[in-house]
Amino acid sequence: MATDAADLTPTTAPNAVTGVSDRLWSSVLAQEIPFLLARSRAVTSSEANRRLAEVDLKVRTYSVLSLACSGMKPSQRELCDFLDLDPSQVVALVDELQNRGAVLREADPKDRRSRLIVGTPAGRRLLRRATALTDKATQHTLNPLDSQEQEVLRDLLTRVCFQS
Amino acid sequence: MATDAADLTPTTAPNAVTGVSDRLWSSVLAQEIPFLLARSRAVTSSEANRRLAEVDLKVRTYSVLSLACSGMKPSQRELCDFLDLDPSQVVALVDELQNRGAVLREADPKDRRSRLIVGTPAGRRLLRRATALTDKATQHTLNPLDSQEQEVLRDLLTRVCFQS
DNA sequence: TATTGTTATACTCTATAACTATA
DNA sequence: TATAGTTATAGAGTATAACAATA
Repeated sequence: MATDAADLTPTTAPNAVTGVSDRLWSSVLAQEIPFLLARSRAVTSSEANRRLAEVDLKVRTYSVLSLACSGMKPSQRELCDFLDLDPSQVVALVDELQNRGAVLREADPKDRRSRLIVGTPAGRRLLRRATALTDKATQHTLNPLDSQEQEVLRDLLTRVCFQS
Repeated sequence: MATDAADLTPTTAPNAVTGVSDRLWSSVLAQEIPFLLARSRAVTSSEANRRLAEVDLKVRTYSVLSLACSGMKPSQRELCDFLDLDPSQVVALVDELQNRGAVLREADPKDRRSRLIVGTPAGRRLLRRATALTDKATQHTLNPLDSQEQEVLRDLLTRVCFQS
């Protein structure tokens, strides 16, 4: 399935579904939930990436920034586990945000190996701008669903993600 | 967000959520639908890839094979549009399946530029085995939802994907 | 002039292994 | 002996451009 790569998908046709190949939506593949999840994810993340370009962020850096500014002081290891990323990737993402002055690596008083990632005031300002952009992206891609349906979707997905 | 890469995630902890970083599930990021979509997609596609390895397929090749065997005779261009892939990627995927004798490129009587992708008998046999595997994967990852909830999820995702 | 499929190339993302400093 | 973070490197995935054949 497609990924973040399709950042340049035009807003007017975010899923590139319009046109000659609509007929394939009647295939059995199109009824399979894993396929629909992959497609929905591609649509939402490419739209979000497209908008986040305005503040020079992507969904991955946005996610790290959001957690850094949450007040929860996650360690890099926690970011790895929660975002399902390799340690080396988290190093790169945190480096990038730190170079921009958006986050800091704090010492962990309980474990000198560990680094706690926290947002700076500038990072929180950046996050506010970014959140406004991702909100708009979400509003756009989830437009077919009313707010109650969005709540249902959120609940169902949370339970799929957060299983034992 | 994470991707197919985590194919080796153990079955007993498909989302790697268990453990020390559960606390981050109370963050605002974890409430955002785009994040949940990305996470759900990572869980389902890595589980599917893990199982499809038994027949030496991945979700991408499985998708092409499924459409090829649908009887709908999609052109490569249609596969590009529908799967949101670059033409060059579809060439590679079809090449791989053709080398395995699973699909054929047929001439399009209406357009000599176009190649129609159709499954061979061997391809249909392969698809049957693959579908049994992906069904098991889906059953596993969607286990938290009952069948009615799965129907609701399918409907909501379809509407997100299939907007204007 | 535009489109389908193809090839070649570069770039991004991801996985793996090795290393350090701590535990 | 195991873990957190780091670095380096290779691989997979993806985007871009150019081309031939056809429309």
